[in-house]
Amino acid sequence: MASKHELHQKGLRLTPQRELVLAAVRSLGHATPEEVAEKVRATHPGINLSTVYRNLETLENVGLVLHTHLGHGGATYHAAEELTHLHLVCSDCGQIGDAPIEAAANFVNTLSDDYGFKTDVTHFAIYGLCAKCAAVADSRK
Amino acid sequence: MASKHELHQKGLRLTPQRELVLAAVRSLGHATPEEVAEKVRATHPGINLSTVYRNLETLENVGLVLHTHLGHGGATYHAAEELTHLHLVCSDCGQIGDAPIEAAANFVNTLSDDYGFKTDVTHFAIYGLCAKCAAVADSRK
DNA sequence: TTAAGTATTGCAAAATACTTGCAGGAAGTA
DNA sequence: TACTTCCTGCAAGTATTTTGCAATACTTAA
Repeated sequence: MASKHELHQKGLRLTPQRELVLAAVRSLGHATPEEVAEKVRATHPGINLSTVYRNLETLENVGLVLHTHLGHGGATYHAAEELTHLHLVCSDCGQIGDAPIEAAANFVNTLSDDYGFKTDVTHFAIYGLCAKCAAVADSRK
Repeated sequence: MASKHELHQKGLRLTPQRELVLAAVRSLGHATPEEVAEKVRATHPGINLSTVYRNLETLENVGLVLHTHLGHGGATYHAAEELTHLHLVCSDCGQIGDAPIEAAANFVNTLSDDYGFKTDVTHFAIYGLCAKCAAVADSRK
């Protein structure tokens, strides 16, 4: 039945909290569990942080969301269908830029051909200096 | 004076704890703060964990050690002179493989040319499936 | 060699980020 | 409607890292 809710299709119960968590992840682009909770609380103030954590994990298990490591400790979550870019994290200003996955295609092929390693380039951030900060650093030399 | 201890050259006091932390990082290759503490305690049982954390930070500030994010939350520390390889972390078995930095040279150049982004490829792990786990995954299809 | 100044250490408590046990309540099923 | 099981909220717990503070050890200079 095509009208079945996507959460039902995955074998999950459809609860307001779960729908809100998924909607929050989709609208935020990328977000920490704390940010997701904040977003959800805008419309459902009582939601518990542990419910957010549990739902993020559940939604990840069924493939609706994914997480990426952008730095420090915490993971950030994305809607699965939106994870189509690399994250360029600036070590100076902290800005998170995007680049298409294709920019890494050769790199991925090299690792596959030479080491048999099948890379998921979106799972970790690409770390370095953004153009702006690199320019500032250059001008100080 | 060429005989000055490397820690003195960096403007740091030479304490047994500090030397031991640096030596531990160098001998371990890559290690979490906890592992460094364990190693140091082999010869200096009383050392405090917070001393390890503070020294890792201090040594990083002066450029003698660096940290890398290999997954989950914790950072792992390397001697600065040893950080000459990529870390290929397997999402299945957790194994940490190495690849020379040169394997990423094209990728780094692409990001630099197209986005002005100056990448430090060693700071985050490269995530994916190692050859062994990829083979197992393939055979299950 | 000693004294003074200050970086560094150990300890305990605190902060952060995330996880877990449990009992009540809600969603799905017949 | 009644039943079963999943999910939620709450509170407590865990793991990891940080911080304040007093005591101690390293350096420099006399």
